Amino acid sequence: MSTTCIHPVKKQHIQALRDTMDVVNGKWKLVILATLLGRKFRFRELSREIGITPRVLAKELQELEMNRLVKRTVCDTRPITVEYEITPHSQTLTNVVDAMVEWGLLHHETVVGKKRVSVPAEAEG
Amino acid sequence: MSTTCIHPVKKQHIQALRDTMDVVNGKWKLVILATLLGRKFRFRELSREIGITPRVLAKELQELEMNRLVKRTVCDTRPITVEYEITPHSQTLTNVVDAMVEWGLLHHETVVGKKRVSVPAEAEG
DNA sequence: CTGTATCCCGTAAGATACTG
DNA sequence: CAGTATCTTACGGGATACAG
Repeated sequence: MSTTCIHPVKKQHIQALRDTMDVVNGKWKLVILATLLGRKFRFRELSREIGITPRVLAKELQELEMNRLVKRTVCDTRPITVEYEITPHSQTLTNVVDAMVEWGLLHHETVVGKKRVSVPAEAEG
Repeated sequence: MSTTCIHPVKKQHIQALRDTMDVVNGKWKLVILATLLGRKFRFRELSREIGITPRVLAKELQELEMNRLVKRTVCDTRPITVEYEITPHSQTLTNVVDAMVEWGLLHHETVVGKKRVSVPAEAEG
């Protein structure tokens, strides 16, 4: 199998790639979105789930909301709670998330070591 | 169409996602790989192509090489030149790159504005 | 040409405490 | 609980010059 020249990569595609990276930059946005793909979360709950400080989470969520990637809903409870969930538009990102998840698993086998593929099947909702 | 709970997202998947992001972090690695998907490049050539300084490019390429994502070949020319190309393993990243390219184009329409989709079809190899 | 060595800066992001 | 205000630090990454 040849290892070169599979894809016609155009300048325009590179730009689109940059656009995407600009939207999901940093170490948190995709993790947040992937988590919200499972279910909606409240602020504090989300903070604990993924281990991110409130300050950073607030900033990330604001940026995601600006890009229509999360929906923020204030619940009239006491005290007030806020729910965050994905949007129809963010669902179009599932391809990206899926691809990165799959590749992460594959890469683990390929580079990190052929030996440790079996993950202990940790607790899953 | 419901907007929630499409995907079963497991902790293990989130970890895989983080692994991938760890490998392709920063603003350059995916751009480099996407560029190399088109054809092999020499160092300086690649530097100019994507507008990255030598210092940063060298660092990125080294990290990519460590992860078996690029192959470095020293050519016995005068002066010496070095070629960089993708590897079989980096080709498994095409799904990620493709997904991000597609989403970048889609996002452009959805958020940036319904009006400006037509890119002037700039010069393409 | 292929890198490396310095220098420099903005910013992502953590710790912590506080307000509504 | 939801978020903000400070403070601080680490690091990504650019500019430039230099070395092999």
